[in-house]
Amino acid sequence: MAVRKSRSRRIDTGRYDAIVADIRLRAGRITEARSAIITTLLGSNGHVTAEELAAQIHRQLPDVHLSTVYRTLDTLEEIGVVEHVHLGHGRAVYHLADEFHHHLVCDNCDKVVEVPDSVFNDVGVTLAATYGFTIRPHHFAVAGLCRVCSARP
Amino acid sequence: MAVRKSRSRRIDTGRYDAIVADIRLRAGRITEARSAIITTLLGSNGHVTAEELAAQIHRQLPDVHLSTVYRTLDTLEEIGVVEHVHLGHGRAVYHLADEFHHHLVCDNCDKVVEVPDSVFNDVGVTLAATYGFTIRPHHFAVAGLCRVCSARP
DNA sequence: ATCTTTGCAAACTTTTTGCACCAAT
DNA sequence: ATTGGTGCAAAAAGTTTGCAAAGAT
Repeated sequence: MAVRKSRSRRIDTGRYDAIVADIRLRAGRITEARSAIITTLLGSNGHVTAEELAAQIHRQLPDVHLSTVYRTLDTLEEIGVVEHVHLGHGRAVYHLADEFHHHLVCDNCDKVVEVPDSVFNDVGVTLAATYGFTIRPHHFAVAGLCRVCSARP
Repeated sequence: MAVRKSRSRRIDTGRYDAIVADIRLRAGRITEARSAIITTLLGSNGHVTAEELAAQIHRQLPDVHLSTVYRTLDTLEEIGVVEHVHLGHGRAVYHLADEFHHHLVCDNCDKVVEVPDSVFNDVGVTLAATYGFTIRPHHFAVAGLCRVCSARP
């Protein structure tokens, strides 16, 4: 796997290039802001809010505006490169659309647990059969209590 | 079941009285606004947003403020009379805490399907066993596509 | 040269909060 | 007479939008 040293973090050049190519092909131009957003997304493995992303980027490019981050994330979502999940109340987090998983969020401590798609297969089948409803629990997290908070409420 | 004609809707006097008694006992005073909120909740069987509730109430009491509706719903939730569910993005809906069910919301047409608790029993057990996570899907709806929107995307 | 994309400020939506006043007990 | 509840206005949080200017192609 091709990896290059970029600033202080190792970035997967191959994936970066693939995303850039995808944008050029289907979503317009590559700008400094967009480039930084992709790099930061690749560097921060996991889930980030738009604001966290902006804060990271501001260390190098202080003028990249939060609204640009939102717009770029929208664009990347349109071409299927990123996805966002609502963990609860206000917060939405973004991540690369590589691995499909669902999110469990602790009502109490906000901890996020990632679980594989397959866990919801059976309910999915039941709900489809009984109600004709196709669940897509990607977009909204499932709430509950994590191991620690389950133990002592 | 004791039912009385109140304005134009039949209200379950027994439940109304029970809630009022509960408030007097555990959550303070009965005011015109609170009384109207309870009556309206009882009258609108199903899920209502705070704003819908306020709009209904305004037909009789135009001065009841939206913030009072929110505060009263909070109070009622604290004593377990009301629950609220986030159906998605901004909207939260409130309902009386009598029947436990979960909510499936269509990503596409916003239709809400109510399903019994039991549907999630098996995933619940699996997730508890595997991740120690106790799901409580009451508070946030599960997203997906309803029968109609599943058919033609 | 064109026409996207950006930065900024301002709007937006839903809910919360501070405060002086009113009203239920 | 208390003091809890209310109306109002304003804040808060997260996201979107209109616009003129900057920049990628």
